[in-house]
Amino acid sequence: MASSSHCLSSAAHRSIRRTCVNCALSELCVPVGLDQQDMERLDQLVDRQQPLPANAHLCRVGERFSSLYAVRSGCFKSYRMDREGRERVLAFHLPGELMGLDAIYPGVYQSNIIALDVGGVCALPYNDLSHLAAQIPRLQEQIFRLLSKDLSAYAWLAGDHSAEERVAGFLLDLSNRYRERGYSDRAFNLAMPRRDIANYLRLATETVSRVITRFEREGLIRTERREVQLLDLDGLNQRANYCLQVSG
Amino acid sequence: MASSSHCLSSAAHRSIRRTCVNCALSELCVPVGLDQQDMERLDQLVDRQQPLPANAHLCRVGERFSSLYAVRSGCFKSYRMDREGRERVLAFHLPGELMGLDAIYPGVYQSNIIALDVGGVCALPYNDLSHLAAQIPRLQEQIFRLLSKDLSAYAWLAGDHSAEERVAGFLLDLSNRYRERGYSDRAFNLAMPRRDIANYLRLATETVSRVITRFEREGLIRTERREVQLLDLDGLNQRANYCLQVSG
DNA sequence: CGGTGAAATTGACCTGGGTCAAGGGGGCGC
DNA sequence: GCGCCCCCTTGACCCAGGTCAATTTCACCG
Repeated sequence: MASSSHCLSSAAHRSIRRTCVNCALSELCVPVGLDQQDMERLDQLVDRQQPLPANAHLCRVGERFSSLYAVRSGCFKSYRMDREGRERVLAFHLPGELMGLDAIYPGVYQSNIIALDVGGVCALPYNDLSHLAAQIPRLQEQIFRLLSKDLSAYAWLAGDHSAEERVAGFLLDLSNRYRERGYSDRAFNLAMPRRDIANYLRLATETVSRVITRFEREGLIRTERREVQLLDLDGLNQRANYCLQVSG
Repeated sequence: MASSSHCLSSAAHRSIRRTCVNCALSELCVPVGLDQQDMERLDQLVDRQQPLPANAHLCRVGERFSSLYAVRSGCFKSYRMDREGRERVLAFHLPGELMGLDAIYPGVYQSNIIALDVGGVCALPYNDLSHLAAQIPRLQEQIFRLLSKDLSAYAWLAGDHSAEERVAGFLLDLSNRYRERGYSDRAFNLAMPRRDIANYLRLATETVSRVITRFEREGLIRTERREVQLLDLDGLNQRANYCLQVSG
């Protein structure tokens, strides 16, 4: 560990301070729709943490809940262990997304959250945040909306979809989320190994691999290890069999 | 349909007005922990609706979101249809629970909600509620917590559990929720047919029936049509294989 | 009190996807 | 550059749970 005073002083010397105001993700993250003045109030409570190396844990099940975390860069995975010690992936988190929302109710983290590659987060101390939310209606509203959005995501995951529907739905979900972030929705690379995708979709790794191969043979997608191209979005949508698309 | 003016006048003649203050469910519902003064402010925005007959819809997918609904009596079911027109049950709602939370994000109801038997609800106009929440920190906090709690419920449903784990988990979940409401956690009756239970658990009706029969043979439970007795809670917990119990 | 229809159970059989096992690569440290 | 290890893919087989069909039970109703 480097001495903290050294870290602090080097951070202080940077000419451009990282703030919500100049953060490219502010339109996705908590401060959506806030004016500059409110953003500055939010800024003051945000704790911009040191980048985490790949496979480092941000928090673990059972730890006292203190902060929500916003992804600044990289990709994170939240998961639990079942009684037999098997991992259960609950979600992947892209930049601009808020993690730890399920810990609010019990006051204790309900998931382990781990960085899939090197990644940065902003910690939002929950007490301060909810206090501020009471003063800034748009902030309160945004937190309600983010919680509600997660409900819909879980509702999809909880549906009884076939393996094809799951894999197609997963790819389309990522595609949508990358588009929202200004990246290509047709070509992106998967931050996570097949094993994690399979676990998240409640399938075996082999099944995911087989479905991907099938989609490739049928010209729906093209893959090269973690690189994915979606060649036929309509075709994938057919396979995903969504019953309801949530409008932006 | 009876004329509404007649209904209104008969309601007005009641000597004891229904309010949150005298509602037995106030410790479960939104006003948990509010003082009398705040409860009265909440009272003013609550719209206590006429009881719904069995199988009547409270709201439907795609309708503009305006209110959250709190269950006052009876049992409700929320569900969607998939593209092939098959029903997908998402949740059952007992008295004191809040429905419609997943509609906040998109501003449009995401589920159909139907009364399983005759049931009453309070409508909470969302705009008024969130406005009030900004003024009453404990109310805001409670809404955050209720949303967060639903996340955990969906996370369980989304796990890949065996049929036995699902049925055991379902019975224990109901048991806990009945206990919280002051009813017996050992003997209760199911408001919903097996078909709905099976659909909710993403199983076939026949599978639910078989698992229930097995649990009965093994002395874990006793059933008589919709009546259920849980004879061995520990045994059921074994079968449910929870990885994490959410504390109160 | 018998008739009717939905709900529940039970049995026989089938299949989607899990499990087990055996290769291929590709990245990375030495 | 070489070897090691992990990731991914593919094939063969199996089983939990779905599907189909028959039967029983009960609530309701004339």
